Order: sequence, then C-alpha cells, then structure tokens
Amino acid sequence: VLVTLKDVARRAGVSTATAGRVLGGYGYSSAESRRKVLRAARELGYRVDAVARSLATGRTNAIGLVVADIENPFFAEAARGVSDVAAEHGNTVILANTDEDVGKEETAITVLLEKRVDGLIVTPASSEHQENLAPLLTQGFAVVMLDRKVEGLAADSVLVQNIEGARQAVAYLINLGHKRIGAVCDSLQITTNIERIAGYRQAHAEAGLPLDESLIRVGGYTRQAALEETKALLALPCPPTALFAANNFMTIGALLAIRETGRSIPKDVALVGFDDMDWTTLCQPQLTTVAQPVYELGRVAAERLLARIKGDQSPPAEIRLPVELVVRESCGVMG
Amino acid sequence: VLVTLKDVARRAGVSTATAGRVLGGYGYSSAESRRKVLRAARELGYRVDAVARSLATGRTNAIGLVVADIENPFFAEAARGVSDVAAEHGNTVILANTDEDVGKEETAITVLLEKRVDGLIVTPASSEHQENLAPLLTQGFAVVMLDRKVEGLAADSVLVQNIEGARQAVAYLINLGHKRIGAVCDSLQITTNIERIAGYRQAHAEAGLPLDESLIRVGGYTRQAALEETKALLALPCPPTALFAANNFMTIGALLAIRETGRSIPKDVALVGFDDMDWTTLCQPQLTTVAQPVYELGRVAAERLLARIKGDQSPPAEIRLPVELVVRESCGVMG
DNA sequence: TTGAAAGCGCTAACAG
DNA sequence: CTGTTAGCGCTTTCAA
Repeated sequence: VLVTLKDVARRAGVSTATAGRVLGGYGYSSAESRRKVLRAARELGYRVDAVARSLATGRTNAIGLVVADIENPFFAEAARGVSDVAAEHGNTVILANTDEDVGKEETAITVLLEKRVDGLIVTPASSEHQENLAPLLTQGFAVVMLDRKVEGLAADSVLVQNIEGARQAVAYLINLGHKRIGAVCDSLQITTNIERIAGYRQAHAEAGLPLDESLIRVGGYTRQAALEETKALLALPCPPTALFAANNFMTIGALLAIRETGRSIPKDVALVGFDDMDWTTLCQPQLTTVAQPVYELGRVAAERLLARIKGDQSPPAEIRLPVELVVRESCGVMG
Repeated sequence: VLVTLKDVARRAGVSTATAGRVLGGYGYSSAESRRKVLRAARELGYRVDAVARSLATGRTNAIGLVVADIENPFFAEAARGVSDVAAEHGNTVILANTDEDVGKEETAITVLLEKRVDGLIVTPASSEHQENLAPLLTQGFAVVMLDRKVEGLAADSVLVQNIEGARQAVAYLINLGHKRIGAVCDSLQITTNIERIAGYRQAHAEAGLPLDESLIRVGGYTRQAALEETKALLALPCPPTALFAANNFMTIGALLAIRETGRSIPKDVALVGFDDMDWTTLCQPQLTTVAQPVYELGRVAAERLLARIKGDQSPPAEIRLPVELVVRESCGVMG
C-alpha cells in the first residue's frame, strides 16, 4: 500500500537520492528531473514518511504540549494559540494532560521525549518539582513554561502579570469600602496562585488594611473544592463581604457557593474573578474579572519554543503579558 | 547526548538484539541478561527512540485527532475523552484544528498521515466532502468519525441522538403552548445541524403544528453569526416566542441577541439550547438544554479506533449515544 | 547536478 | 535463550 521514494525514483528513472532531493526540497536538482520525479510521485500517490525522515534528520517537527487539563477553557484557549503557531511553521503538536499530578506529568514528559519531540511546552504541576525538566535544560533541550514557572529552572517562561492583576482587583474592592475580602485559590504549589495571593496581600498592605489570614482559603483545583472553601469562608462568624477567586474554576465554585447559601451578588457579597471566560458576561449580574490574553500566551510560548529549537541561545527570558481588570456588575453598580 | 541500544548492549555485554528484547519487552530473555541490561540502561540513562521503533515496526502508537476548534468546550471535552483512552493504551494524540474549513481539514489529514499515525478521529467539516477520507478507508486505514458523519462513507461514527434530542426539546416548547418557535443553527453541511433541524421539524409534525420556514435560520459557526441570525428572527413582524439553539455557540449568540434587543427570558422569549455547558446553571435564569455525553463521545470514538487499529474487521458501526433534555428555568418556571 | 552507499536506532527473522 | 544479519524509508556525505 505504501509507495516509497525508491518506487518513485524507479518510475522517474533517477536515483532515490535525486528523487529525495526534489520531493524533500533540499539539495540541487535539475528542472528536468524535478519534472520527472514530481510526475512519478503524483502518479504513484507518493506521500513522504515523516517517521523515516525524522530518523534520518534527527528532527520530528513535533512539539509536546503538557497541560493540566484540556477541558479547562483556559488551557484549551492557550492550546489553540500553541497549535496555530505550530501549524504556521509546519509543526505538529502532541497533547498530554496531567491533572496537576506530578507523577502524570513525569509520565507525559517521558513519553513525549521518547517520541523525540523537538521541544516541550509545559504548564508545570509544581513550582518546586524540577527533576523532570532540569536535566533536559542542561542538555540544551528546548523547553518553555506556559502560564507558570518552576523556581530556579533556567527555562523561558511565558506568564501574565499575576501580582499586578490581583493587586488591582483587590484594590478595587478595597476602594469600594470592603474591609474583609476573602480569597479562594487552589494549590500554592502553582506559581499563579502564589503570585495572585501575593497581589492580594500587596493591595491590603498598600491600603493599610489589616489582613485576616483566615480569609485566604486554599483548596483543590476543582469547582467542587472551590465551592467548599467558599462556603467555609461564608460560614465564618464574621464573613467576608467580598471575594477574590484566583482562577476560572475557583470563580465557578464561588458562584455556586454564594447561590447555595442563599446569598446574592453584589448585595450580600461582591465577587471578582481572575480569568475572563465568555460566560462571565452571560450571567446575572455580569462578572467583574481580571482578563488575561490566554490565546496570546499560547502563541508567544510556541514562538519562543520554535526560536529555541531553531537555535536561539539567548539567556532564558521571563515574558509577562499584561492583564486587565474588567469592571462589570458583580461588585455593585457599574464601575 | 543520546544513548542507543548499542551502547546499552555493549555495557551489558550482550548483543543489541538481546538488549532490545529486554528493553522493548518482546521475545525471550533470561533473568540474567534482563538484570544486566536493565542495569546498564539505568546507568546510561537510556530512553527508547520511538521514531526508530516506529520505522522498524510500522506503527507509531499515535492517533490523529481532527476537530473544528479545540477552544470550543465541546471539542475540548471530547478531546479529553480521546486523550484519556489513548493514554490508557499507551498511545499519544496529535491534535489539529480545521475551523470547519474543508481545505484545512485536508491539510491536517495529510500532515497526520505523513506522520504515520495509526488511525484518525475526525470531526468532518462537511457531510459531503469525502475525498479526504474515502481512499483511506478502502485501503483499510482506521478512521472514526466523531460527532458527525459523512454520507456514504464506510467508517465507524460515534454520534449522539440528535433528532431525538431536538424533537424532545421542541416538543417541550410546543407543549408549553408556543406556536412560533425559531431555530438557529450553523452550516447545514454538518450532520448535527441537519439532524437537529430534522428533529425540530418532526416535533412540529407530531404536534400538527404548521411550520414557518422563515423561522429556521442558518448562519456561520461563530457566536457572532448566531447573534445576528437571532436578531433577524426577533426582528420579524411576527417574531417567535421561543428559540431552539442547535449548539453551544448558537446558544451564546441567542442569549446575547435576546439581551441586546432588550428582551428577557423567559418572559419575552423562551430558550432551549443543545449541548449543556457548565455555565448554563450559572446564568439567570438557568438554561434548559439538551445535555449530551461529550466526554463519553470522545472515549467511545477512541475505543472504536483502537479496536480497528488492533484489527477489528466488523462492518462499520454507527454508534448513537443518548441525550437528555434538562429542564431548568429558561422556558418559564421550573418544568 | 547526480548516483552510490552509508547510516539514523530499532525490530524481526533465522540459525544456533 | 542469544547473536547475526537484514532491513524500515529517508537524508547525506562523497565522488564523479
């Protein structure tokens, strides 16, 4: 069933080397042989075997994309950015999910390396566990971190301005007069959470507002966990009057908890979420959120990776994309 | 940098064949050589080269997944199902987006075939254009259609009960007393739309309710297009009192149009959407929708594909997964 | 500009 | 159970 270069060469009456040169687009070839080879290839229905080519060249033109969960709209959008850039450059992307599990992450990376991807874009499950990636980097293998970074790892990372975004969101709440602002986030192993909570603290400090540590709730990375943490917050003797949700899953959980406890937004509690999804304008009241350029995050990461693969030797960069506080209705009448 | 089987064999004092047998897990090997080889491999940091293995075996253990747009939560969820099954079976998935464009679909398929994927899961952009896939199928290549099918193509397809779901939804609306029910869908090149509109018609027929063709609006596959079609519907001299949106993007567009025209749900217009997303319970009023087992759709498609790859020769099957009308608040007080 | 030939790293007969 | 020996299909010197 499969037509090889040799078949094409024979039919075209040239050597496989020549056939390879025209079909592979490398080296020299005369117009004459080009015509003959192309014709033979067409007639035979030839299709290069990228596997064989990869074995010969040492490149696969494939990049590995390791995310927590492609079902999370955040990762889906970032993946689209990665995928588009990859496709534009004739690269293909192999997808892997980790569910924020370091073990699965390791497995995924191993598989991808065995497949000999040219580089890796990773959303690390832990900011500390660098055993998986460090050896690769010292070998000069191309890796870029997406959305999060790993402390002390000499890799490019493409992130957003988490501290600044959280700071703005919380400052906004403080300016509205809130004194007790709850924060719901998932694992503090993840740099986005660390930074967003840092921004939350910074806003308090700047306003001279004392911070009650019990208002910071750290849970799992599911909507359900966020729901429970938020409920715990609302059940406090002196509950918060405003909530900051550190990502889109946390926002959903918070929303559910607020509803389940019979409260209403913004009358009983104000809410601002990090990460703007398209449904945030569909709900009532419309949500005030910190919007981030997610698609762009994916694009930039992929561009960085391809540059590295191409040989870019510049020192590892930390790229920060801007975020924007989008004021809508969930903290009281329009901002 | 890269350690090969030969290196391991030399260090272990055996032939590359033996080293390959233990590391590759095929053929026979004594406990003795197994120990030596494993040890040598560990010491050297050996990692199989899947590219070389694929060239030798003719299998890549990779499947291609071609969807319209991974950013659409529907495809993201299905992709997760595919990805999970693939991972469970030691397979990897290469992702490609088509944006519902037949040309891009063709390009994507070509690239995946060159990469020598073992099989393809495709969400076809057109129910008619079968030039891309038909030749593959006659060659015995494994292909399964996800969510949609292509007329006359002898491939497995994993779909949901579109007609039945739409019929139920519209019948529900009719029972509520609605006489003029608008329908918003995207391209009728896509079988899901064809079938859902068929269900819409069927419900009318069964109820003996005359159907006004001008109430069926077909637009592009974006939220924006849906918004415009819905607005056109609402601007009719005698506008519909209820709306059926054929998929999640259409639902968003409809929602936006309803709001932009200053109407309210369900007072001015009732709405039921096809495909239940998690935000549908977050909005006010909560949306009544036809829920489909999206993750399962992906899983089943992947299982079917792997079975084919493994050699299953049974005649092409059309698998229909059940849907369920979830009544909430967007058609009036709770069902 | 072309062809011959040597790999890329692994698997798969086939003897032994 | 192990080693030898061919490849898998392509790219890449190296001469011509």
